[in-house]
Amino acid sequence: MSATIREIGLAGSLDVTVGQIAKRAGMSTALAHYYFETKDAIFLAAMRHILTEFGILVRSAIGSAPTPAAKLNAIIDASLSREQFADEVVAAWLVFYVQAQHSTEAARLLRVYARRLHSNLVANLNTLVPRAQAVRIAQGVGAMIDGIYIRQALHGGGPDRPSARAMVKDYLHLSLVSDGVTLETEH
Amino acid sequence: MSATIREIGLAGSLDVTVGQIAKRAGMSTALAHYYFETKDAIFLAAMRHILTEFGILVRSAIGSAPTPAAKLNAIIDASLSREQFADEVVAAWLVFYVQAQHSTEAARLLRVYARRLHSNLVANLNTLVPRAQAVRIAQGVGAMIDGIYIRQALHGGGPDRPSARAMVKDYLHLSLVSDGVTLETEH
Amino acid sequence: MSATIREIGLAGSLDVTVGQIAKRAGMSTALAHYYFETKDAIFLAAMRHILTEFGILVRSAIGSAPTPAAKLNAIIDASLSREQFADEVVAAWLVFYVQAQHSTEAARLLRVYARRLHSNLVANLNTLVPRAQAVRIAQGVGAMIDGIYIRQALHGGGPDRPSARAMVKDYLHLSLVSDGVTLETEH
Amino acid sequence: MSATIREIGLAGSLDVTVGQIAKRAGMSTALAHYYFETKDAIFLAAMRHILTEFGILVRSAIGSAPTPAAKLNAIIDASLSREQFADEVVAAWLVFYVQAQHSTEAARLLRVYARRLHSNLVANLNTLVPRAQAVRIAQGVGAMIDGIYIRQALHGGGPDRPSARAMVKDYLHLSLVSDGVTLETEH
DNA sequence: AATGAATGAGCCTTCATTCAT
DNA sequence: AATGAATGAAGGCTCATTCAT
Repeated sequence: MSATIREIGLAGSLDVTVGQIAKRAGMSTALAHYYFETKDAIFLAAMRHILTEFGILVRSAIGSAPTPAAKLNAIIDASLSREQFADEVVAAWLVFYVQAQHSTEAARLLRVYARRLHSNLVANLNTLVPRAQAVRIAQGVGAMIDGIYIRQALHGGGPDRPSARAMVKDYLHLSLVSDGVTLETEH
Repeated sequence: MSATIREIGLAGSLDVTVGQIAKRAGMSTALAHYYFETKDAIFLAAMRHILTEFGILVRSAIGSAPTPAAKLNAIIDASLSREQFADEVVAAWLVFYVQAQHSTEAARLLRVYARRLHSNLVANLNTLVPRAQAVRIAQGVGAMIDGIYIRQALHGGGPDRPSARAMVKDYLHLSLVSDGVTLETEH
Repeated sequence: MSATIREIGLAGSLDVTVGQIAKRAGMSTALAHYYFETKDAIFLAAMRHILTEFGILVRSAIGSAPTPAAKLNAIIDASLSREQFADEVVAAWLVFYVQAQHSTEAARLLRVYARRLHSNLVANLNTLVPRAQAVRIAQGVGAMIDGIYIRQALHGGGPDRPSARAMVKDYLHLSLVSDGVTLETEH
Repeated sequence: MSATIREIGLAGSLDVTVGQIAKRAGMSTALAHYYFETKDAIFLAAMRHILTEFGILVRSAIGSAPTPAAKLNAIIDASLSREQFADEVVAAWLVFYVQAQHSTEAARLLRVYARRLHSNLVANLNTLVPRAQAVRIAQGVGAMIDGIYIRQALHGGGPDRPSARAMVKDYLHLSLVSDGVTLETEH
């Protein structure tokens, strides 16, 4: 049920009708309302779905990486994974950002995501550099990832996925090195 | 006339009614259509307005900076200027990104903006490092700026404006230094 | 549902609002669109309804008439029956003619009606006179019927129904007689 | 000024905008209103224009015909003249009939036309047959003319102009002959 | 005489939402 | 659980009409 919701992104806009969503999910409009009560709820469910999937991805990526440095790379890779780069997902994110302008719940969800990414980065960075630096670097990395992401929505502006990953990692490593960390580069 | 268009951003969503816009501009709905023909045209006019203003800002910033390094800093400062950081402007950008998912003209405008920022960066970077590096760094800087920008839409996620500027400049300088450029740091 | 559509004619103009139609049919505007998709479709449905009813009327009239001469009279009677002479129906026809100026589908429907009337007349006339004459007479009779019909829209210009019927039949018989056919007059 | 008004018929519907009419007449909407006060007035002016032209045509046709029989033929010819058969004129008539459903003035104008045609026919017929017959025949001829006319609006249903004229004249002569009049046939 | 600018009113259409089944 | 039918509320857009110039 929730899987089909992701299709919202396909329309890439808030104009998506409950009817369209329902049809794509193979159910009637009435049933969609029976499940979700309200249109905003459908959007929020879709957000939660994408966020949850992303959370799982990141967690498993972190889990299977041995060292903090590897974990950092894993986080970046997960953030710029093929699934997250899919057109519909990017479009959906965009919509969520707009939605967050109105809906406090949407804003909360988006902040939860941002905070989680941030604290994941900080936690691992903090094993290599002091907390203040860790925070700063984490902010930079996070911003860059989001920037790459939003540029993806333009279909032609941003770098391809491998370059994007390399770019963020370069930045990360550069920052670490400038803070005195020596680490074996591995993309 | 065009000044009032910016007010679109205040609503921060595609849900903005032509009626709302018209009222805020102190005119009737009919008159708004008399001038702009269609709602999409109103949005595009607003985009052009913001883009134009931003273009002027950047151009003048570049013009009054003496060295390439200073020009680069100026571009960053302009991109993260108070005007561009205003809530309504950020919200409007967001809306434009969504709009670009449908409207080819909106997408075109957005790409024009991105390309302009990119070539401004590259042109100045290329005086310091080889073109390939210049392009790479420009992409990184551009992505970071956009990322900071979009995070601003969350009202609380991103860094404040001074930190943001510093962050991007740090990244820029780091990149240049790592490519062998020596330059007097000046934020 | 389709019965209520005829009410369009009551307004007697293209100015009829979907809202008016819907209200007269005892439903909401939205429901009217739910069924007919578009306003033009409502008009076309009304046309089809009237045309179908008329078709049934003519067919049954022809069926229950024994001889070709009787069938011809039956066609005339049916074309000028009370139902077809009702103010709203006449008004609706008028509207359809106007509509046909734009809508190819409306024009098509109207031509189908004209062709059917024509071929019904020709088929029966051809049993009495050669085809060339049959065609000519059919055209004359058809034109006269339509003329009587349109004059009815003026509320006071044309003849009353019985006179109208007599007039067309007179013309028919006159034409036949002049072509050498002898037939027992029966109105 | 009034000549350009005829262009209304080009649109062939009541949907014609005052703006369209004005533009076609080479003036601004505001000026059109300055002249005609209201949209209905524009339509009425157009009706009067067409009716007047037609009146002149008929009057001169009657005037230059020597005998009553010739005058009758002349009336028919005038009624089915090339000018009256022009697409825009036919379309305009149609619109007027619809308009007459609402506007009493439009209805009045249309009835004036009908009455004038009728009395012209009757006057001349009455020189050949008793008044009762004259009235009857006049009604038939009038109806047939209007019928041919309206069929013209379908672009493809009705007979061409020469056949149409012949058809009405045939009917006229047939009627006269059957009432005992002997006359030299001349189309 | 002529027009650009301005508007109130209204119409078609869409849509989220509900309800009876 | 599921849906067709139904609706109130809006929204974009058009248009006849007016007004200031």
